[in-house]
Amino acid sequence: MAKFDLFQFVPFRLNRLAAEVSAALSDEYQVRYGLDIPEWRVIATLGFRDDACSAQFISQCTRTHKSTISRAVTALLERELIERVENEDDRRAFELRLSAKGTALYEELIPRLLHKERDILSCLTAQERKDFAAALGKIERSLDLVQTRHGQKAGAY
Amino acid sequence: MAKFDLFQFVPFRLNRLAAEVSAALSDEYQVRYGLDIPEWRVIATLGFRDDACSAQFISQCTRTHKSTISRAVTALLERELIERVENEDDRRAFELRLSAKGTALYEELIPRLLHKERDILSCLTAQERKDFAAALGKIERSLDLVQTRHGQKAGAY
DNA sequence: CTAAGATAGTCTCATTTGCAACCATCTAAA
DNA sequence: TTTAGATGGTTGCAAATGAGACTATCTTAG
Repeated sequence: MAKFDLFQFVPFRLNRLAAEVSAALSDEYQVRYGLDIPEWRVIATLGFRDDACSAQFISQCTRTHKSTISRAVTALLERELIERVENEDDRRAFELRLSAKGTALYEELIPRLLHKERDILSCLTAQERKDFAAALGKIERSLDLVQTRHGQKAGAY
Repeated sequence: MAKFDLFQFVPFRLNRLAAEVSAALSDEYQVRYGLDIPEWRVIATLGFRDDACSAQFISQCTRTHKSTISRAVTALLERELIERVENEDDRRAFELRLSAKGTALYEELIPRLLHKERDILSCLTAQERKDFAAALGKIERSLDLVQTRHGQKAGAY
């Protein structure tokens, strides 16, 4: 039988690495700002988009279950980090956007996270980083993992 | 402020990719063999090692909490997929190994998982795969993530 | 030898999260 | 228009998991 080495097995390595990297970042958003991962994802998505978007949209592009997003949205509303207005066209849906307070947090947090990311990737050369990102992109696309506009796939975001 | 793109942010991408890849594999060990992730990790570690090892060791090298491993071990013992014998030198510890039944399952499962892994990575060229694995290795080492023998780090496994 | 601290493993508890039922609203078709 | 099905979002519930207390055992210092 083919010799199997768990520690060479990419799915296992991805899991372990993702967990470790998340833990390394959580100091920034968890300890410092009291955000958990889903909350951070909501903030990040809203901060990145100029226009408001729905919970559904956040759920789809972050690949996070809608109930998890719903809970995160509720918590962020209570902390007044985001705002929610009814959608006139569809009264089931809401438009979400960062509040002034949320925007301030976002702009404070982002540089810290980018710095951490740079730290983590600093063991690679510039070319290696580029290749690594490209490989991630290829795998993502082949798994149909790249979300773009409201639930559709492919295309530049 | 530096423009931030969640979808270019490596920690986020790793999380999402790891989750997706795990889901893709779970059909094999979850649906087909009724193993959850921690159980599969125990099986994989025991199958890979020729000699018996402790729960502690499995916990350390898979980076899985000892209580999680403990539960997985209990479940696998009940299903008689693994065996446990007292360690003569240290009566707190147990030596774990695959049973005949467990070995059979292992040898059936491994080719399926390797096949899945190959599928997932088939979007990369051979060279890209090699570079990708090398980059993973560098990041793992820089995060001090490479476990080797009983709790020690570094060195070839 | 004894006591203090470390370590292996189990167990309880709290948290997190996915699933699925549910409500309200929208869309499409008869 | 009425009705069936789809969709956005919320919530109750159950499964999974990490933290940490706990027991038993081992190790080391005095």
